[in-house]
Amino acid sequence: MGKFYITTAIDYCNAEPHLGHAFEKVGADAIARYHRLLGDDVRFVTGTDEHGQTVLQAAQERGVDPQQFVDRMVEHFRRAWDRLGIAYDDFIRTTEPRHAPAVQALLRRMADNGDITPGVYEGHYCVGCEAFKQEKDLVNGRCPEHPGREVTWTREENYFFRLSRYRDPLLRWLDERPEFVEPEIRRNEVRNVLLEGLQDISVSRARFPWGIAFPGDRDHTVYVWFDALTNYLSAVGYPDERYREWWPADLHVVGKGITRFHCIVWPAMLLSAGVELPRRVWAHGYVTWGGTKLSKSAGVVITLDSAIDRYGPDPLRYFLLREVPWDGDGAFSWARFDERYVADLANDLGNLANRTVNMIQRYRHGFTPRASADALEHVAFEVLERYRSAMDADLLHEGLAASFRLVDVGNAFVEESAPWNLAKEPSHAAKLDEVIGGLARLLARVAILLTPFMPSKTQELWTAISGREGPPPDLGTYGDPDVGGGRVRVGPVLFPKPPSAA
RNA sequence: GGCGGCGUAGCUCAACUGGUAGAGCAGCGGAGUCAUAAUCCGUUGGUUGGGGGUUCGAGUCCCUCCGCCGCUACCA
Repeated sequence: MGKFYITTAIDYCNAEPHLGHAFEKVGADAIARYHRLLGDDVRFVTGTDEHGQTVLQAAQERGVDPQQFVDRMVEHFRRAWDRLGIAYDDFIRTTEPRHAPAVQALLRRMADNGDITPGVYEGHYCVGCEAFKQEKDLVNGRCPEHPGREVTWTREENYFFRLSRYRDPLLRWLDERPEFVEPEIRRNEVRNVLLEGLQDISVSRARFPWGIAFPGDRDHTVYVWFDALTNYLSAVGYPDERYREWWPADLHVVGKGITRFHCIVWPAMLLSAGVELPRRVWAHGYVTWGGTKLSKSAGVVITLDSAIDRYGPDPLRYFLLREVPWDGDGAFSWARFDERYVADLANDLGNLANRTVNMIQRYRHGFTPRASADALEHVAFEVLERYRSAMDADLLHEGLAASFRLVDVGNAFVEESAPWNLAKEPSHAAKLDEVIGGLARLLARVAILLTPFMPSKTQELWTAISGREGPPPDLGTYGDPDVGGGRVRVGPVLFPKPPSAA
């Protein structure tokens, strides 16, 4: 199988992670795990973006130096991802020693190519914020943060990247490889921006201390975007040649809000530096809350920890990826979360597992019968096909929907075959083996399919029905899952229902 | 303002190039007992945002109105 290098956006750590951050990590993790399930050699990288104005400000507000501040902040992210079972292979921080050399090397290559030139950046400047402001950021011509002060029109000498050069090459690239930007709506947006034309973009900041030293000019630091984007390379060892072991990235998972940086600026940087382009960028949508995007302000309304605490990490992973389409926005609400947890996880899946294990315990002294091809084979392969085509297209919510069809079929199958009646007649022993053995096979398949989404619960499920420790086997075993012969584990139910729903 | 998207049953969403409006959840009725009062079967429910047009026929195409939303580059 092939290699698969997948990244998420690195999070800007000026505040604690919220559901929106979690959605991206959980989705990327599911994709990474799916590829592991396929047998691919996967490298999954996430991390934090720790330089820049806003971080510095946040640190100053708390009266600590920025490095101390990010050191503390990054632990919140790591802890959150650990809680959620995000199985990253590497966690890159832009303040790590390994990162700056990559940024500087990349910029030198770009400069060697004649794409870095001195220039003047002009704009509104708010002294209170010590930051440039866009026209759209101003309210009545003043900075909303410091309405008592005039914004001034400021010029700053800094370095520019000749982004405009790359309009045509990027357009061509996009037209030849439509999969480069997905979903399609984002591709169209990127295409529009390109058609409108590109301006050169500044890549340095003068007199700004919290950043990477600009190569060749001690008075400048690297503009944060150039710093941050390069993490995808530094994480795999660039500029050392060993970066080629993983590069080019197979998939950058980012939020739709930063599409252009990843689909225009970043590839242009790489073209300039003579580095291969990533194969695909996926711009996911947002988790909304009451109709608005979840952001730092809305993060107060619902904390990530409270969402995890509700039912544990796996149900949250399930809910986010089932309810928020991977190619669009979707809403989070407690009511909806509860509904899906109870209906899908507790009633349908959890109860099917529970009743199956109980029947094996009761009718077969706890030993899972071996069954071969059974009545459910046909639909199992139908589901596999739908699952694979959804997952290969990164449509995670559809992959989940496909998987749960197996659960529905399983429950219907129990009713039709009524094992409790078969158990009354010794002459039906073979038939009974076939039925509950078939159910065990079906649940094993469900465990396999759902592994990317609920890594911990699927392991419990697999162990419960097969008696075997460890995670479910990979997709290659789907055709003939090895569940027979083991002793089932009759333990606590997989998804206990909250008292309120019981 | 410009470009783009959306508005389908109470809720979340389907419906390929126009051809008898579907699913899941919730609700209601029944069956059943292996199971987390779970499950299974059946069923109520929509003038597809409003109006007009093209067509034998439109949720699906065109026009218009109303209401949401996205992009419109140096914020990570």
